[in-house]
Amino acid sequence: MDKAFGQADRPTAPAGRRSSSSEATRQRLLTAAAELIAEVGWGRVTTRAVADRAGLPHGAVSYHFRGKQELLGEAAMGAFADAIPAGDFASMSTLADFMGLVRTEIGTHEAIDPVLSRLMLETLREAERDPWLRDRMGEMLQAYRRLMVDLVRREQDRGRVSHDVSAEGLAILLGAAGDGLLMHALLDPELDVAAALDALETLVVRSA
Amino acid sequence: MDKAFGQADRPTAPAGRRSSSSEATRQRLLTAAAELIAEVGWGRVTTRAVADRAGLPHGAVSYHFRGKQELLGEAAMGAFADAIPAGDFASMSTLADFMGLVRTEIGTHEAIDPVLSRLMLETLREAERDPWLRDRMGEMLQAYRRLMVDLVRREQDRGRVSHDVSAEGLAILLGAAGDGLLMHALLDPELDVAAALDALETLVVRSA
Amino acid sequence: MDKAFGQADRPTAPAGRRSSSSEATRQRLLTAAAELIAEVGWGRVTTRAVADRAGLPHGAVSYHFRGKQELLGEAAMGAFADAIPAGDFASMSTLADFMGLVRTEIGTHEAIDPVLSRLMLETLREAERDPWLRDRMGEMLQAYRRLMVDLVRREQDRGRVSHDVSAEGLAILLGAAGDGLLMHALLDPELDVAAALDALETLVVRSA
Amino acid sequence: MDKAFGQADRPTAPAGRRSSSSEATRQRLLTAAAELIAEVGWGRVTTRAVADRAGLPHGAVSYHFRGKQELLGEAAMGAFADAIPAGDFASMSTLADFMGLVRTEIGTHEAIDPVLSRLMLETLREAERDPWLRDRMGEMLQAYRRLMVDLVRREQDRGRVSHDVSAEGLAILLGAAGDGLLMHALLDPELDVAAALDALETLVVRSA
DNA sequence: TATGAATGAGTTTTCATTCAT
DNA sequence: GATGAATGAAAACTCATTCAT
Repeated sequence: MDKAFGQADRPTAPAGRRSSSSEATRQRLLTAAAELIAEVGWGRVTTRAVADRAGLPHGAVSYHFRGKQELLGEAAMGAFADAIPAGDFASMSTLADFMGLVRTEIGTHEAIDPVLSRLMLETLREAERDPWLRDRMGEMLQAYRRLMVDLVRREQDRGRVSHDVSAEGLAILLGAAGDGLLMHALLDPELDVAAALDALETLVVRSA
Repeated sequence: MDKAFGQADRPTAPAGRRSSSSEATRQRLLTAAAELIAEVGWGRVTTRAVADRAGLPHGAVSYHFRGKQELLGEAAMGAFADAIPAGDFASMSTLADFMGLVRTEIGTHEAIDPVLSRLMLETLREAERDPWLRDRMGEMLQAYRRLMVDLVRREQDRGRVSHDVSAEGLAILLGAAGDGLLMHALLDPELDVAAALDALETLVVRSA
Repeated sequence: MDKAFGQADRPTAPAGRRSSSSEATRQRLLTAAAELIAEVGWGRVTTRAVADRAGLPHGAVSYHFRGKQELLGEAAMGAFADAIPAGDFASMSTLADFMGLVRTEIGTHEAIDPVLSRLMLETLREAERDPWLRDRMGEMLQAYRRLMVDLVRREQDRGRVSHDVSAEGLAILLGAAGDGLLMHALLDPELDVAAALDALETLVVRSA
Repeated sequence: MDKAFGQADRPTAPAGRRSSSSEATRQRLLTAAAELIAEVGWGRVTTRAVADRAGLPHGAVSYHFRGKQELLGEAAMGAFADAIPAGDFASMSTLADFMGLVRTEIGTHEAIDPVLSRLMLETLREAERDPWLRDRMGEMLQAYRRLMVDLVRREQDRGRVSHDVSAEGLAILLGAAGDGLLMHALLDPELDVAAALDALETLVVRSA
């Protein structure tokens, strides 16, 4: 099964200059793919469904991408790349921002971005089996963690977070707690995420 | 694929008295299925692969189970049911126990149970799309959370955890952080889980 | 192209005891495949066409064979294995027999066996690119050549063939000339094969 | 595939005056096509592979040729037309020349022309199914045979070949033996072609 | 009770050809 | 003249499920 699966490199298509019309077609496929990963799960996405949703003939998929795994991989990573500068956690500069971000994402995630949360969790799982994806996700998570470390350090310097905890450890914890809450909340919409975040804030942010 | 997917009820097999040899065959299939879910992911498990791993004829699968989804569902839930009384988090009675549990699970998860961590994450994702599984997982997580609430309350009464945080919120947070750390650690074996847990302990457990 | 092509070994299916009904189904597919190779050429045979001709559903092909190349390979080698003991060149004991054999095969090949001649040529060409097939065909041709060497030696001992030619060389020549004539005759039905064989006989068989 | 297959006539492209740059492009495609037929076999050549090897855009193929079959057909026949005057068998004037030619072609075929031998065999097989190709190959083989007949007659007049064999028959035999040896030798590089040719020479050429 | 042969819907991928630019 | 994006038919292969034995 899946011989041609974890083949190390994934050249991500010629990547040379592409005509704008071709590029637009590619984008429609990528967007459709990202949506479908979020909706039905990575393993149940079919190339035909992607083409249908994009309003394109089926052959378009193989014309623009080397195969299904390349399409889905680029779709996921592209969606993350688009989301990050678009604001989301790029704008975090205080821990309160982080809390607010998670609160919003989870509490009303359907309103914000129907795609991104589920896409992230699906991709995290898939990445364990796809080396190319694992590398990309690894880099992304590391970048995110570095951002969190800086944020924690700033808060510690301001005296709002105790120096007793290591910034690195807390950054890892916050990132993991965020994704974990996301995952549990998606499964159980009744889950009192707010209470969990209140608890987290109480513990992390010094009242004084 | 998966026509009989979100079919509400799932009668969980004939359930009548089964001969012990039949029961043994069922068990071998369930064990094989649980292993494969963990290894290749829920969506890539095939009934043939399960039968092969169990060393049984292919027909045995449809003979003992209504279909693939029932087999996998029972396999996953059964594995969890086996694991819980087997010790794991049944024995938690202090927060330190919880910390120790997570530490062990993540730090040396391959040594403890190669199957359970991945199986849990796979099943959490799948459960969002399979009502029967969602209900079961929901119950399980709730039970787990109740256990955690009790644990937190005990620690608060002992004065080892501040009364400033709600026990419910902290329980949710701890559960989510555990799964989140598990997920991140599986993706990046270099991740400094210990630092994150140290941070968590520092924040939660009152030094005095 | 064709990564999974020249993969060295080809275990030719489990090969264990198969039920007689299964074996019959396999045989129908093999026969249909052999016919189609002869008719349309190795490269243009499709698994669907094979199944259709065998009067079986398309899935039968993948159920009974690992893939197209295994099906065609077994079909070809099986057809040769069936033909050899069936008489054809197994009964050769004099050079005149060989001449007669070639004469019959080529002159009226449609009447004798519509499949075998073309199948042989198609398989000879394909074998250059498929290691498993190459090995099998190599063995077969070698066996055939050994048979021819014995035959030539016998004729030399009887004084009907000159000792001036090496038996090995003549055996190779006769085999090659036979296949070459076959190939040319298939392309040009007007070709005077009889004249060529007369010439060969005159040269090889001592008049005295 | 190959709807327009046995369509009788094949107008061989516009044929009008072509610019020299266009002609050069055509030639590059033809050369690439001939190489690929020899390498992967007629049925596995794709138009894209031809364009890639020629270093030309994919559209160039349909621009310069009516379709794949026309491209491959012209490529093959063109390669033969180029090879013949280039020396090969144009220079034969004695039987020894013929022997020498076959010996060289087979013995060291990679060194002489990696393309031509395989291309010839591939085209001989394909020609049975493509009327246009069959006609062309028929003409070519006939011309070749006429040349051989003349050669044999000359040798007979010189007394080096017996008058007991018909020149026509021997010519057909020699041609077929040559192609047959080529085919067997390509499959089995160990084949003792020299011994076969020695035998042939001994039989055909009168020692005295 | 148990097996494994059979089936056919559905998946990914290939590719010659068409056609807009 | 040239190009390469687009298309859809057809290919091989997968696999859960059904069913005869």
